[in-house]
Amino acid sequence: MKLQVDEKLYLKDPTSTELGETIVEQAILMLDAIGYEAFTFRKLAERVGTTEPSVYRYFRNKQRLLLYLTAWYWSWMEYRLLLATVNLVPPDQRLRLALAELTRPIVADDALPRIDEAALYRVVVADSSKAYLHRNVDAVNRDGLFRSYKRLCRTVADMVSAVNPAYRYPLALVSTVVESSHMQKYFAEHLPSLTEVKHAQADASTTQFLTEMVFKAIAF
Amino acid sequence: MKLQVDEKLYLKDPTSTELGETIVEQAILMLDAIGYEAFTFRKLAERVGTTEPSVYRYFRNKQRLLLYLTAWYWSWMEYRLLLATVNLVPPDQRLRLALAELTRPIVADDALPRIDEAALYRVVVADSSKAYLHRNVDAVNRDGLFRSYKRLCRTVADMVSAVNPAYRYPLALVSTVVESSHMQKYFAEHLPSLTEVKHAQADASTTQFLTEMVFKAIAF
DNA sequence: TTCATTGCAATAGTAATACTATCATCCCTC
DNA sequence: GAGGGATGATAGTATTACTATTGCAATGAA
Repeated sequence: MKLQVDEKLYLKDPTSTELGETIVEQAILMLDAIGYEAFTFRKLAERVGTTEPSVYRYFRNKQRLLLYLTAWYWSWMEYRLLLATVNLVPPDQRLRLALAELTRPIVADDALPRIDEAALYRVVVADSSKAYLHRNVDAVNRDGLFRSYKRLCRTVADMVSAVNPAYRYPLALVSTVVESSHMQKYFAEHLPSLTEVKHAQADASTTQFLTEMVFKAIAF
Repeated sequence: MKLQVDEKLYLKDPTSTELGETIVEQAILMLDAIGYEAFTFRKLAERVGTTEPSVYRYFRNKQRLLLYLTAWYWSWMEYRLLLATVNLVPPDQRLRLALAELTRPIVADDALPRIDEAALYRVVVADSSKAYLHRNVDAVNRDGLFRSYKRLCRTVADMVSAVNPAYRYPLALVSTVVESSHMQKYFAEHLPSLTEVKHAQADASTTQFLTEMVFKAIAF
């Protein structure tokens, strides 16, 4: 299995060479280990056993690398989400399943052996917002680099509209849910006085909190 | 009027000297103008007409300066929120007003002539999450530097509980609303396909979307 | 009047970061 | 065995995020 990501996310397709695959694989582990701020291409190169310029040959800079990883993540999420809800007709059940998938995302995928999905998920939770909370959002957006995120939100928003076509804020609700699911898990771990979600059962209670919120919000 | 902020947020109280006040005043304008990533103490010093070491005498680093500004903002918000809801007995009306205050925050305060509140608000929207989405969250939290944010959330969560004591996620709901209100405005401006909120009327429709969401979520 | 304190400026310097340029080498393919 | 893509090696630049030290001027107390 191979996921499509926009060509503009990289200078040279990392899936086209062994070194490229290793760079992505190790970048995930390293971002998870030390965080986006401390992460540098020099350290990554050292870890991979290559040189800084070689890493730069694949990615223009670390923001682009982060964008690549998050775009990949959202594409993978949408794929899983569609897989989970295909063949399911009742709109409310489809939505319920989609929300469960969205808010309970740490599952390893054996079809993708080089990607540590759990680590990538933690990176997405902690750092994905840094990809757009940046002065160059508009330029990055013009290049279409948020397309997979938008597509995912639209897919789920359409499920919301299928349940209640009269609801006026499907996209706002979905983007709120996606970001909140990250936030609640982050808060549960680091700032527990900001949420009732408990670190130990963060996944289950986040899903419950947000599913309940969505269905009440769009109830007739 | 003067707002209290935790002493650990600064090395030397910026309100104690003219230079300190100017540093804070100009830091807000500069962060608003060029963003957190491009912002440096050297540039700030240049703008203020002082030197880098002089800025460092007030703030340990730029994260601490950001923390100082956001803590100040949350304290100011809580003050306004309490002012707006005092003398108001019906719990649901109190909550409604509090949400309106939380999600429609760009109002200048003449009692604070050196602070450009609108600029500070834009900084909070774009950058406040960077103060906690950082590897040192736990250390920063141990120092109590998120206290004003937590206090604000608790205050509003208590209003939620006053309306419906049985609701299980008041804190999670409030933190979701606070962060979402920023996000929706940011998306409305930069990633409009992620929300129905329109840039032109971002404040009004964000308030409407979130108020409706909260009241439905906590309805009996 | 003196003396100490504070408030601030000035200068200098370090380690790290975020890149870029150039050139050699290796391996595969035609 | 020539050419080309992939990588490695080396080197270098501008900027950032700090820190150290020194000195001077204004203020206020003894």
